[in-house]
Amino acid sequence: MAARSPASTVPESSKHHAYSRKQKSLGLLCSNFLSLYNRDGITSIGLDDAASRLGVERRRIYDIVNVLESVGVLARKAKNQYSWKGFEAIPKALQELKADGWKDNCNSFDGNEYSKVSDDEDDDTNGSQNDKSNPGLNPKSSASSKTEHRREKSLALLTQNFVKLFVCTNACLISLDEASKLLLGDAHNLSVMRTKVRRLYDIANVLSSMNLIEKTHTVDTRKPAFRWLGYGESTENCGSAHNSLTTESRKRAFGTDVTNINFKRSKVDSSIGGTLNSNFNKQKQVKYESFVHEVDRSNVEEDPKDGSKSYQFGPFSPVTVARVGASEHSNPRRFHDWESLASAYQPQYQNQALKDLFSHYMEAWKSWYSKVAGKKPIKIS
DNA sequence: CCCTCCCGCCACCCT
DNA sequence: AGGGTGGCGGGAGGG
Repeated sequence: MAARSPASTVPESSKHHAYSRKQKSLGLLCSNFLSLYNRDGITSIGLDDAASRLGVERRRIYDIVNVLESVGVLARKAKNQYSWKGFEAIPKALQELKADGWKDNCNSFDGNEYSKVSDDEDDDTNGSQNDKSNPGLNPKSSASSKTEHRREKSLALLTQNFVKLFVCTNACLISLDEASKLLLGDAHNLSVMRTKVRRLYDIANVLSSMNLIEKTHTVDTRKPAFRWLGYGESTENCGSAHNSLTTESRKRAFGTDVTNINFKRSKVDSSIGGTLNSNFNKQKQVKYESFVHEVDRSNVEEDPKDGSKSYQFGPFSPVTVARVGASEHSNPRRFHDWESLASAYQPQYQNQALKDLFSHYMEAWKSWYSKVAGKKPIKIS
């Protein structure tokens, strides 16, 4: 493997400083990735390019790219090539995940392990060729069980399922272990569980760098949890906490120093002078527990003029997000979608835990829905 | 000590 | 065969 890449790329002081985990986090890397590509003119992204510009190994780029693709921000174009869809694509992707979530909890025929989650929410209006395998009929579908097995445990799938948890259930807050139990089947094996939890952390880190979720902890217990922040508009006010305080405090410092270059984790640490450069502002993770309110959205008063529509993704400087947000304001329509979906599909979760959780949230949702929509709750089950 | 989660080996897919 | 992908889990940093 030859030598490590020369440190020639390091801009300032070449000395290696103390190893800091935070500076190498997936979340930060993702932020950098986003600020690097979320600008006009960007259409396609080369993984090699990204890796070198961000100063990380390819492997890390895969992690990011996989979750970004899961929420629609990116789409795979070809080997080593992704196309940038932007944050505008998130709402649609989430919508699809939502519909998807209901659907595949319906056709989970036989007692199979995990419901297969349909591929992805792929492209949109733009009808590019985009071959990929034919979605519908495919010859020996079962023969590819090998591949499918792999896919089954992919970061991408896990991400989608994780998101579905919020989106399909209207849950605002889900604790880490709740999520892991639901997503990883019942904790059969401890080590398997551990591995999966690691993945959950990975996912959560990138999702939170996009501000789709936020890390917190449950009110009662101090257990770690994730709060859904959603994509702004009509997100059922989970933490419609996109306001003053949250907005800025959550900002990550990025754009300034692009990189997670150098400083590998290692015991070798020739003394470090004082503190290292301070490009990295230490933004503390926000923790407004005051917002922590459980699912219960019964106190929603259907605020009509909320300023949430002006929400912008990520802590990016407004200039770079130019047209973002201008394209979507499909506010009310999702209600009917929900109604029809709800009555059309009877959600059937495999494991009891998921079922319980679901019905619990469903109750809350129904009352909320009836209030907001001004009609009697639809009957489910 | 336990929780987070970075790192990179190496099994798997594609060409 | 060769290179791109990405599961996986050891083990180190952080609280």
